[in-house]
Amino acid sequence: MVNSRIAEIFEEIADMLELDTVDRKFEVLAYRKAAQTIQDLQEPVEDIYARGGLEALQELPGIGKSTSQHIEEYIKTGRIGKYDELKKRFPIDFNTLTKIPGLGAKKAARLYKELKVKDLGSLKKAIEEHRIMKLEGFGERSEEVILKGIQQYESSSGRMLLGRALPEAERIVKSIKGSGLVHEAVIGGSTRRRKETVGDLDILLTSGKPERVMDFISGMREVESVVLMGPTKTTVRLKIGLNCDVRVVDDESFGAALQYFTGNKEHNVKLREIAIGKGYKLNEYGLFDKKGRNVSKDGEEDIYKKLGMDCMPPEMRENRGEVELAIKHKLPKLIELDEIRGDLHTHTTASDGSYSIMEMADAAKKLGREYIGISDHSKSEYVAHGMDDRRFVKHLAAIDKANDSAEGIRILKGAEIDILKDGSLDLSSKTMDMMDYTLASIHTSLTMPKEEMTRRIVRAFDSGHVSIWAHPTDRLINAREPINFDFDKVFEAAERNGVVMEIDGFPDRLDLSDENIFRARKHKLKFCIDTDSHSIDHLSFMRYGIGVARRGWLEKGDVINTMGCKELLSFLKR
DNA sequence: GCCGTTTTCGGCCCGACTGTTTTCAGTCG
Repeated sequence: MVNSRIAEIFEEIADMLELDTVDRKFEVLAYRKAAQTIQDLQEPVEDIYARGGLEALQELPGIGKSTSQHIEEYIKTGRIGKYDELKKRFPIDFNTLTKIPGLGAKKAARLYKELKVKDLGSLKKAIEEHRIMKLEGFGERSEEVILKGIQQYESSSGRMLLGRALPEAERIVKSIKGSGLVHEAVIGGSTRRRKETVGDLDILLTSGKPERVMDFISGMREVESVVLMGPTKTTVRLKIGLNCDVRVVDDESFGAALQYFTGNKEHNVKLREIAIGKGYKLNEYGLFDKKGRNVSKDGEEDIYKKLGMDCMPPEMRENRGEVELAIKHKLPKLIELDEIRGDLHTHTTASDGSYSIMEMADAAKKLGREYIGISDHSKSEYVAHGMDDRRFVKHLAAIDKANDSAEGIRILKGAEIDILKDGSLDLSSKTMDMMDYTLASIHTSLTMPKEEMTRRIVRAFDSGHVSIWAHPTDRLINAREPINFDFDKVFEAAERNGVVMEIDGFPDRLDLSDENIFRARKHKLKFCIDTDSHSIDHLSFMRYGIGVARRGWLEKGDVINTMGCKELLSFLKR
């Protein structure tokens, strides 16, 4: 994608500016911020440029006159002159080299100047031949560190799914608490913000015996090796292939530290600027007045309060306008897990699930759900044993029968129906009319061109038979790109036909994503948070769906499965 | 290079750990 390439180029420009003899650190900072903005964008920059030209680009945070012109140049010519110029002086693969822990732009440049190291291959060779340790300022240890960094770089596959990282973080916290050496132990960072993927784990502790705590941690069975260890900060490499940063602070710094370690970075920078404006200094140890007194020792909420705003949930802290709302005391009241009353996307042995209708219903009841919708696949999903109309009629009768004997939970009749290539649905109207609701989703021909895909989806919605659009973009995190369609046209069609947007809580999907929820919210659309369970164990994925929904600022009223069963059924009948 | 509740000029968040050194630069989050 063009966005990633432009972000890479901006990062490299920043790396190369850092090598200038004059101090250009703020320019460097500006390029890094611009890179981050472009990288995080859900929409291709070409589309933004096509829509509103340079002006539209400059509305993006951190994108100004120069960077917008660079983007324009790249879109028009595929090159950026400034980058090419700099690159002539430093023909170094910064993108790879600076990803190696312990190696930054300056060291990379020295290795190039003195040893002609310009990429991963030549770096490895220089280490093998022990040429690096002979350089001034480098030593034997430097070589070891870089070598270890290379191994880590090559073995890590990037960011880990929240669905894998969160349970690991919870296990670690539990075991640290069990040591009896700490007062508090909590998860911070992007895990606490419920970001869909996690780059490392952050764990915050308070303790009177920091050294002993650090010792305990380095010896935990989840830990593979110790990356660095100090009295207040330790980083360990976990066996699951993730780094874990552990920080220890005093009890009275806990609130400030939790605020700081939750982030994100931009949110924190904004807070610190506000603190300065009010004559304070904010760091991870507290909020300090001019005389250096910590004026906020009552937890995280108190920091926000002292800065003149309400405290927002961690999921909102992304500098997407939440600080401005908090100052105006207009934060939304985000949806909570315990407000969810049912799950409408589950599979059974009738198609590709592992448990029977009754087993799924019982498991859902144990989680406190009041209803569960069974939504097995339609016939086009051969590999998932999808059902044709005849089998579906029998299956629906089986759900009725299960419902008669079920106690304390209502079982609803649904289906996950394929939206075929031409936009028609994979079951007859007659069969669909026998159901309480339908999910429609795309499983084939995922790479259709945008126009065609848009027509396909709009046609399906206009059939009037779609209650919920399941895992709308079909992306698989770290594995499959989303399908390409015109969001506005599709959301308009959904609005017209009362189609509900699913937030699929399956950890690989988390679809719609938080960014796309923001886009959908501009239309009058409702959402449904589901688990896409194929097993009773998957039913607890609801918390990941809730995390995404909260990151998209959704409230209870936006989400249909917060309704009681009766209300929901009449909503779905419209 | 970007940006604006004090600003269109003059600021720009703050601190920990490491290696190789004698006081700090580089890197990281």
